[in-house]
Amino acid sequence: MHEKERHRIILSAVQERPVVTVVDLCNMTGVSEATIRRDISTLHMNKQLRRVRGGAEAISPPQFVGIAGRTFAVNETMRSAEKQAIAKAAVDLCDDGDSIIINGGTTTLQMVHPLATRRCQILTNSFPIAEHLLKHSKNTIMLSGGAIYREQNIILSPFDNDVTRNFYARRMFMGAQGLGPLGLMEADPLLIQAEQKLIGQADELIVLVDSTKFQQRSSLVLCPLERIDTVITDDGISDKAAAMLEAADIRLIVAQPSAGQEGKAAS
Amino acid sequence: MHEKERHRIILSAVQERPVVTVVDLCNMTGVSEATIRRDISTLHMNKQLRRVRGGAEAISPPQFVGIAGRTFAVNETMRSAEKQAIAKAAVDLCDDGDSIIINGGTTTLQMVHPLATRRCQILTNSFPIAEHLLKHSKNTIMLSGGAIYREQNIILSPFDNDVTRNFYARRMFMGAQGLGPLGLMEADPLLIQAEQKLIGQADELIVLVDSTKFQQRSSLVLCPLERIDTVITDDGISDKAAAMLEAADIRLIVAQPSAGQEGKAAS
DNA sequence: TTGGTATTGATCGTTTTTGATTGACAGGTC
DNA sequence: GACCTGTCAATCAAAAACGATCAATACCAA
Repeated sequence: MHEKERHRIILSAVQERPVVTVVDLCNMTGVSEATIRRDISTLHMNKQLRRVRGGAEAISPPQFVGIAGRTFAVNETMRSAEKQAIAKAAVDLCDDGDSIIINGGTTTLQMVHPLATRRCQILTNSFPIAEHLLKHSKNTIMLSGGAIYREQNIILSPFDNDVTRNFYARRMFMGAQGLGPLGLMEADPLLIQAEQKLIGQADELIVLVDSTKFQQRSSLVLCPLERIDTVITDDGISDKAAAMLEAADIRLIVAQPSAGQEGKAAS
Repeated sequence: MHEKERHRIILSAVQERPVVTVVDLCNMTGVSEATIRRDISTLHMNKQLRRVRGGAEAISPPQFVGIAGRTFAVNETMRSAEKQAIAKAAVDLCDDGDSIIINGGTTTLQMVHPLATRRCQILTNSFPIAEHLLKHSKNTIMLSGGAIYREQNIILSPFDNDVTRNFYARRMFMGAQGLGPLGLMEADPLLIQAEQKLIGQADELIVLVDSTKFQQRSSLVLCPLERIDTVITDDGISDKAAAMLEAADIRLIVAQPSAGQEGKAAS
């Protein structure tokens, strides 16, 4: 068995279990303990895993997926003041008793805090959003079924006819990677799938994007501008972007980050 | 059992209950009290939990409200040693890579700790089970879609054709309110609905009931005895109940509450 | 082939971890 | 008060894991 082969086995094994012991790896590969130890040392130097007594563990344990997933957590802090203001403006659109859909994402996640005092019917595909609302609000929570993708923190089913097809809401809230003349852009194909399952289940599609997203471009177009009813963003939005939205007949709400929560509608 | 695995189980257990005793953790992990104490000390140093007399508690208390609803929490402490042993025996039936279904309930919830070190495909309708496994294990989690019922802590959809209809597993694990000649009994009609959606999606139906459940009678029959393949219970089971199971050709597994304490009576 | 190098497996002494034992201490019961 | 139970820290021996070393083997180029 070649060194590369062993390394691949070790890395694979380490991903699948919290820890793999040296003895386990010996049985898997059929080589001696000394060799496995050397391999682990090498991989540890290359930062491909972490060496622990008795074996090895993955470099990034599936730590706390909760309200802050891994890639989730990094995005979380970026422009959080703007995101909070945007999320608050979004919640201000809802009344008690409304049926709404909240697509998973770092911006929409911020909606959970202002939603804590509401009593709405909420359908979401985001595990953290459901978790938080369940614990800290009295809203009725509905969850789409399927596999939980840890990285994206969303729940997605490959099957078409689940609860999401039977739920109809007044409003759907979603974030996006970018927003340009071509429409809503997203980077992750998985998120596209999740979002497309929900779009069309609501009267009004409301997009939450901070103003930097108007410069972003991504490879995948989720839906054209015409599909969007309302955009909520912060006051960093350029005149050009605002004009683009106006041309597409999209209602624009600008949330003020620091001061009062009232957004002002653009003419 | 490796140190990291123990730590994972300890942290997992501590999340779910206000305090976990050293003896409990011994039963879960199968190691000595001294080792558990040393582990708790280490984790205490790392500020991953707080050490208290007799065991350990979570560093952040409010986590508890979510994983266990009100009625949930009361049931939780009752006969917990037996439930833990039963749950452990249930998990012992599973190998890494298996597809299993876990129906929500206080007994099946105990399965999350031994499952913390596994790598299975798990479909559940229980939010707490999904939440816990997501945070403390590397299992692949699939969730049934629908509304989250706070009281019962399960997710239930009124629509028939969701992800649960497309998932097929080797084993399904479920608890029950009672188990008698008529079959499996349940008190809550909602739970009946949830359970009946999942029954039939697995080769083997495994029922987890502590021995007191053989005396219980409830108003609603969930399914007849013939449908059950295996029953896991504790050593308090009566001869009569055991005979009933044997007559129905059901495999009976008796879990010993604690490993080395008093089990070997050598008659 | 030969020589050189890298890799592997085995051995041995050292270090770490574990389980069992002991005694001490606090709290409760009779 | 005596007695019991549960918890804990300290201790020690056994087991597991480790690092270093060295011989055997595989591989490669000349």
